[in-house]
Amino acid sequence: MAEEQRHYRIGEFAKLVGLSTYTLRYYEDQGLVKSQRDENGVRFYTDEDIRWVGFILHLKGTGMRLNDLKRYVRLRAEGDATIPERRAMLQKTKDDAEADIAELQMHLQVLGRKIDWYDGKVEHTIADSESFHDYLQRFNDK
Amino acid sequence: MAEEQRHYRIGEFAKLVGLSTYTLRYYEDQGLVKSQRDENGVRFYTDEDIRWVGFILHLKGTGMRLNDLKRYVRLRAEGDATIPERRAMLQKTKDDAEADIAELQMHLQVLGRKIDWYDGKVEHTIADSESFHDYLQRFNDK
DNA sequence: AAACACCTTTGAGTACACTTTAAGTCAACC
DNA sequence: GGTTGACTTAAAGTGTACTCAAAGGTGTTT
Repeated sequence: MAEEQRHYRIGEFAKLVGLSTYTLRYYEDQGLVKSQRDENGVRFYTDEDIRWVGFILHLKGTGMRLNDLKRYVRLRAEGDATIPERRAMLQKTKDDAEADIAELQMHLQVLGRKIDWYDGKVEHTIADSESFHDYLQRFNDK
Repeated sequence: MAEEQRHYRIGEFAKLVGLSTYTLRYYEDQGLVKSQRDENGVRFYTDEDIRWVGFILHLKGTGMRLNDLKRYVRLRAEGDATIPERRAMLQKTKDDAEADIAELQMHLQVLGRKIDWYDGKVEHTIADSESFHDYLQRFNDK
């Protein structure tokens, strides 16, 4: 039986989740995060909130926009009937992120070759006269 | 002997490189791209410009900011003496991008597990009562 | 009692990278 | 010879996601 009645005020909570107090209030305005209030109207958060913020940060980290995050939260509030829709959102986010990675790696390949080309120039293993464009062509030969 | 005297006006050039004419003029203001002018003062570009824009789009694609891109261009104009500095910029950009990919993949892993968890819920292979947090814990056991 | 952390609302400021508008010129097509 | 479309410039506007400031208040700690 986990007691789990630990309460965190916004300052402490902000440090725990790695966001600023500004951002936490902003997220609350936007409906992404909720908080409870003590008898003085001061916000407090629980361990469950830590996990929730952690999770939305994972979603954000994969490129999901705040607007989509809001939609996700709204769907979640509607219950299990929206699971297929939420699953689809996550799948799309995942697919998009994987496409981004693939593209990024293409760009990185060129960048890596440019670095190699610089090294070749400095070490004089690449003719001074050979342009990077010509150099790149070498890799395009079947 | 490549003649390579093909000239492109901004509209055509924009389509070739995949940028808007707005963006091309903006990049020119920012000193990232140059253009020549015909007798009427109308911009034109060459095949070399296509390659140059292609290259800066690779750099942008790896997350390099316009400000760094500007610095890179300035260094390039200073000649071969700045090659080590340019190489270092590219290396840092590459390292940063690779770190971003690694982080992204961490986030994606959680996202993938959430998708699996949804599937388990729908197929009733995961107890209705098991929270995603508890489910995630399974993967943290050595 | 001062310092501190929190509260409220509203609105402005920041950074980045475009994107569009406004007002006008110029050349080609029908 | 008029309309269309591409071009010019400088400047203002857009979207995203915060980030901070102002102004005034409450409660807890030193």
